[in-house]
Amino acid sequence: MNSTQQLTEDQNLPYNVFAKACPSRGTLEHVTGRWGTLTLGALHEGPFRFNELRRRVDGVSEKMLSQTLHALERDGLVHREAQPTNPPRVDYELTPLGREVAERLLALIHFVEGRMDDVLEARRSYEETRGTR
Amino acid sequence: MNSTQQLTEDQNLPYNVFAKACPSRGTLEHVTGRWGTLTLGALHEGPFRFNELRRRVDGVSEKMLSQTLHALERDGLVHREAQPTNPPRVDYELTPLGREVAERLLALIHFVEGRMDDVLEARRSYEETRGTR
DNA sequence: CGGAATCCGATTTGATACTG
DNA sequence: CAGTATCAAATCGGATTCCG
Repeated sequence: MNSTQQLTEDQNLPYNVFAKACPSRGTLEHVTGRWGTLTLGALHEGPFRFNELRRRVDGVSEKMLSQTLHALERDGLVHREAQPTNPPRVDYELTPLGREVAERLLALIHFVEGRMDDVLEARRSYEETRGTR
Repeated sequence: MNSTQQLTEDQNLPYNVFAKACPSRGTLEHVTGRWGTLTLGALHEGPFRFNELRRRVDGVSEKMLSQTLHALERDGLVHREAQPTNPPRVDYELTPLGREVAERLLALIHFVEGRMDDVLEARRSYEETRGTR
C-alpha cells in the first residue's frame, strides 16, 4: 500500500507502539486484548445489546465485557446508546473509527482462522521434534 | 472484499474464534497478546537475535520474550535458527505464514498509531462528560 | 550470549451476589 | 435487562540465579 513509510521503522510517525511509554500501546492493547478483539469483531456485524454481545462473545463474563466496552468507548471505538426505559435497553455499536479498526482486526482473524490447519500441523511437528520433553 | 462470506457469521468456516473451545482462539491470543503483537511486528523488519529483539521490544523481560517466541514458534509463525558456536548465536525470523500474519497485524498497528490523535481527543471528551466521576 | 528454573508480588479474571 | 461490588483463584511478569 503506502510504500513511502515503514522502511525500517516508524521514524517519522509521532506515535510508536514499540516505545514503552507511547499511549498508542495502551489503545492497541484494548483493541488486541483477549476480549477487545472479540468484542470489536462481534460488533462489526451490527449493534447489539449487552446480553446479546455476551452470548456472541462466548466465554466472556459480565465484568470483563463491561470493562472491555468501557475501554473501547473511552477510546472512541464504540458508541453506547442507553434508553432510559424500564427495563433498560442499551445498544452498543462501532463508531466510524471503530469500524475501521474492526475491519483490520477481522482481516487478521479471518486469516488466522483460514490457516489453522497449517498452525495445527506446525504444532504437531513441533511436538514431534521437541517432544513432550 | 469477499462478499460471499461473513454475512452474519462464519457459518461455513471450520474454525471460529468466537467459539470458546475453538483452537483458533488460542493462536489469535498468541498473535494479539501483549508481547506477541510487538514481537511479530519487530520480526517483520528482519531476523534478529534474542537480545536484539529484547531491545526492540521495549519493556519485555527475558522470560516473557522467551515464552512468547516459543508460542509463536510452536504455532509455525517464527523460525528459530540456533548455531552451535561458542558463544551461541540464535536467530529468529518469521516463517512465510508468520510474515502474512505480521503484515495484517502491522496494518492494524499503523492504523491505530495514525489515529491516536482521534483516540486521545475521544478520551478527553469522555472524561469531560463522565468526568473523573 | 541465550536461555531455563525458581520465587513471589502484582494484576487479571471469573463466580457470585446485589442494585436500579 | 444492564450493569456494579466483592472476593478467591489463576495468571502474569519481573528479578534473580544458574547453566552450557
